[in-house]
Amino acid sequence: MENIDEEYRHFLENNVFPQNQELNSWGLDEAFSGYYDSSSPDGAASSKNIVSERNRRKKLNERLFALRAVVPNISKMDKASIVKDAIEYIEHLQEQQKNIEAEIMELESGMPNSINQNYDFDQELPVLLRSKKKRPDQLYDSVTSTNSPIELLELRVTYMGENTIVVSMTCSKRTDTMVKLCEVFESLNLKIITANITCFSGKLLKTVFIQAKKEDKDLLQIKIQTAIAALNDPLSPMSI
Amino acid sequence: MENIDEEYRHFLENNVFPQNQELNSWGLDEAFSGYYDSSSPDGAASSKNIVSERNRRKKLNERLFALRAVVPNISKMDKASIVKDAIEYIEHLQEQQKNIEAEIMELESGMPNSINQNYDFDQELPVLLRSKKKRPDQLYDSVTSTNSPIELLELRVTYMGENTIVVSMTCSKRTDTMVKLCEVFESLNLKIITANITCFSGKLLKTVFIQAKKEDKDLLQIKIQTAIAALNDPLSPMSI
DNA sequence: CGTCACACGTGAACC
DNA sequence: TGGTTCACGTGTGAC
Repeated sequence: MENIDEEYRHFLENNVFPQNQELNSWGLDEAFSGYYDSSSPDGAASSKNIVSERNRRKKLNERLFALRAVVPNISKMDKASIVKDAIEYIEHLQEQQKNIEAEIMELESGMPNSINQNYDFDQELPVLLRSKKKRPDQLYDSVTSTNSPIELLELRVTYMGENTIVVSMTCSKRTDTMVKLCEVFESLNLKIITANITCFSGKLLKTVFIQAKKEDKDLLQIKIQTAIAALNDPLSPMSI
Repeated sequence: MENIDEEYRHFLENNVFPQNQELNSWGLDEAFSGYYDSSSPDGAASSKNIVSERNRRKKLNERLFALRAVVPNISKMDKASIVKDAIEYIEHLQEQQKNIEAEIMELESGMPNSINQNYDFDQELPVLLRSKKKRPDQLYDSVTSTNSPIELLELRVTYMGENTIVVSMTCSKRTDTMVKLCEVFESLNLKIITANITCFSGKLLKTVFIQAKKEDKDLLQIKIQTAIAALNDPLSPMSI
């Protein structure tokens, strides 16, 4: 009774799951069909449970995959790490939102706090936010001090219709960030319709129009994130 | 909502810890009890793998539980649903943050500008991707650094007053042209105020605002041309 | 009765 | 070379 399962299992492993571990770590497998069991209701009493269970697993993996697509800073591809990064990112967003709201209050309350630009030789921090010195508990955006990694502040990938996907991303302006950003996109071999990089006040905004299909949106985002992460740190950071 | 207790009741029955603490579902057993089958006749068999696997599962469940804790509105207690709600929440936060940031910009610059409200109401997006399995043959291609020189079509360097020099240049769009162009400007160690690259219809237009004095204009232009020429052909000291 | 969601042990694959 | 991570099938309890 077991050898049937063994056969089927090896079939799945060898056919559906030959993937290399980078990019798309766990199987978005699909297209299992045709296998059918019509005998021995007691022995193969599963036969419906196992496919259901398989679907459940696949659904959770898809969701987890999509979760990773939404979180900009990903450290590792582990399931646990993905959830961990998502938690940190949510906390970071919540705190940042509070700060921003406080700042909006402050701005609205009427101080004509004009722009006092003092050009120092050092990195110019953006005029808005991030000047708050909170507790050092949240070390979200103080990533590992390799030479100068790309600090991805935002990444949006949206389908625009007409087989056009727009990638819009914001980074901190650091040395060689522009070069690295261009390298990332050059390495992906995309069909770039038009591209644009703008640098202002310590930030760097890049917009790329890419010819691609709608269903490639999430995969494209993952590719970009993976390329940036790989460029930032070829080794893998810590995990608990 | 009340069936939460019923939901995780069966987790507690297996995973130790008579915790009276509320809201601690999913067997967050901190108690380490490495007991397994003591009567296993097969000797080692797994013995270490199964406890490791158990820890891995526990860790993922903890993280998933923590993820649920930071997402305010959770519909169901399913693992998949938790991840789904987290994704929606993150997207919501991102969009909200973007709007708020735009508002801050608007408030700061003093220019009353219309807010483009973009209400995105995707109630259920299964985020399925790669429904078809394609042959990932040409994936993971190397960068193939094809050595294509920068074809400079135009270069204008003008002094704008206020110690600002504007560089505007046009090139043909080739592979790695963007990267090389960025590299050129990074290598010159200029005080770049703001920069912009736009790519359209086979051409590439770059505009850079540089903080420099009026008398540096010509020297700057020479430097840019020299750098491009040197990058195109490192051997010959190129003509202008 | 079936369905759903879960934890579990296990073999395999990758460092 | 283990240590990790994963998918898989199965048993179980709740609805």
